[in-house]
Amino acid sequence: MKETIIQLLDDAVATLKQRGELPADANPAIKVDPARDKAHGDYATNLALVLAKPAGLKPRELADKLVAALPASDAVRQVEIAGPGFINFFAATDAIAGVVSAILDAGDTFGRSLKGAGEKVQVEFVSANPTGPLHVGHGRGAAIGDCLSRLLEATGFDVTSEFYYNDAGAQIDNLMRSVKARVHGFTPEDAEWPEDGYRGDYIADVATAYLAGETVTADDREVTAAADPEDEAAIRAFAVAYLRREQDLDLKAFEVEFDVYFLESSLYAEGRVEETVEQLIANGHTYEADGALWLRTTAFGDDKDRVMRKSDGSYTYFVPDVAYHHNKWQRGFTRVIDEQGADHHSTVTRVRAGLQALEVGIPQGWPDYVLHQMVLVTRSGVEVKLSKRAGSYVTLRDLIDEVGRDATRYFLAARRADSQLTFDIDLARSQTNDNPVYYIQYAHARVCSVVRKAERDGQAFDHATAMANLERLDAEQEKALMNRLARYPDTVERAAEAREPHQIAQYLIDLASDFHTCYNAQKVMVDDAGLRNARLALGLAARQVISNGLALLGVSAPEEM
RNA sequence: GCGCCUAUAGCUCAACCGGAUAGAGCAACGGCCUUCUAAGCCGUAGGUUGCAGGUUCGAGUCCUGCUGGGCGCGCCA
Repeated sequence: MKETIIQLLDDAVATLKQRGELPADANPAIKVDPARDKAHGDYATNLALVLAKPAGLKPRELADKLVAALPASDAVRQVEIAGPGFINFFAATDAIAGVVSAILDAGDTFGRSLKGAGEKVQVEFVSANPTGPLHVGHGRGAAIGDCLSRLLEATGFDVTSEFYYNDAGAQIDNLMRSVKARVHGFTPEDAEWPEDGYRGDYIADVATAYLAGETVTADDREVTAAADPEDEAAIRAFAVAYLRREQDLDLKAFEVEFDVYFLESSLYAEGRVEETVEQLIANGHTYEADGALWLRTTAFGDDKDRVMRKSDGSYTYFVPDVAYHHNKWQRGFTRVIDEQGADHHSTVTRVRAGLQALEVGIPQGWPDYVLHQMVLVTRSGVEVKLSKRAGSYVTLRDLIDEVGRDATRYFLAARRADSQLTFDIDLARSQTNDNPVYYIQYAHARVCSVVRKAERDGQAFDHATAMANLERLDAEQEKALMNRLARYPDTVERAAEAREPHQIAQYLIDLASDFHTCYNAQKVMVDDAGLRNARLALGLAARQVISNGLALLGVSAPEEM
């Protein structure tokens, strides 16, 4: 319908150009938006406002000319000029209802597009180091990153999801010392406990498993504990594998899967870190000072230069970061989105600067970043800070166990990444209309229930009858619902383009609301078979779109509640 | 001090790359189940979009300054 109106306007503009009433070089991107207010019809355009200046006319005068030049169309019932010069379109009912058959034909492909044209995109997210269970912040990253992956996949990109982790640095050394202390029977209260050691109970679990000689599998590697209390390399390898497996279980409980797990150590093993350093030196962007090797990142927009090689000879994390991103580029990812906590935002300029300094043709501003703000968890209005196992933070698993996967995913993805998020455990747990997850799922279950009743009553949905009666869906509530359904493909595209999963969550609330309104206003199971089937078709279309949208969020669509 | 993010109804949040009278949900108040799931619907009330300027036909949205909040400012990651 929207495309039809754009076409009509396009013709009208061409006509006015021929007549010389519009300058020939006026080529506006014609924007047609769904009307906000139903008094404004179904769709509206600001075209006359945009073109008024180049045309040298008052907006309303130009709107008059545009409307007069519109080709006739069965799809449009009425056209009005309103306000400062908006052109409002009232669509014919059957033109609006066309979306219902389109949805039923497309099924779970409705809303998908080929816009990405198979371009390779990588989404990197979570990327937690294997030093403990995932926390709520990782959960937010997982919800956003996973939904982004699904959105990009749905819009025709070739998506790779990737999890990067540091398996060898100073933090891992700390992990090893912590586990070793536990292996020797020390607790965080003892004087022997390592400084800044990881104090959570899970460290004791790792130590126990290590001493028991357990075997763990993670990232396609198998590690068997040596059980030797003094073998630091063995403790390190086992602890990393153990905690990676723990995180995999967290992710599995959250239904998030990654295509690739990328180890920082592989960058060293394959010589990529050395290569990167040599390249940067060769390009003349480095200098020695205070016994360290520096990169002149200020030449690429950073506010200060950065150390690459410390005076002790080891590299800062920044160097493998650059090497890693160079590797992404070499793998053919013309688009990369890094989803991270905003507490890491200082790496953005730094990594981009390092990549520019490599001078290998990577565009400025590559890669993209989606940074999410902090998550605050509350229960009974009070901040929750600790978990039993992790000690110092709320784990993702705690949340999933307590409020369920669907609600956790929804709440963590439903808000703009930019906004600080308060995760209200009481609200997420509530099985009432306070809870948007249930509100949306309930709409889906309600349609299923009606369909079941239709079948029970021997009045199962008849597609042909429904299609022949779609124009009878002319109640205000039905038209509002159909217009909402028609917006779904645009919503998916916009959400993907803006990298904003929360738009899907928001859309689904609006859709569910329109559906519930309709459901209460118009009884589906009426005697009139034509009307009944048309309404069933509308319900099925709504169910389909709810299901498609929830799938993008990774939230289930139950048939009964 | 500098950088990034942010400020919208009592609360939690939207507002479609600048559009018409800023919208939902919760909380408050009043209605709706002998009819398909009341986990629902309808209605009432609730706002100087932090403050002050600017840009323009038009600003919650863009620009500048100020104020409050969050995060960051390591030869940590």
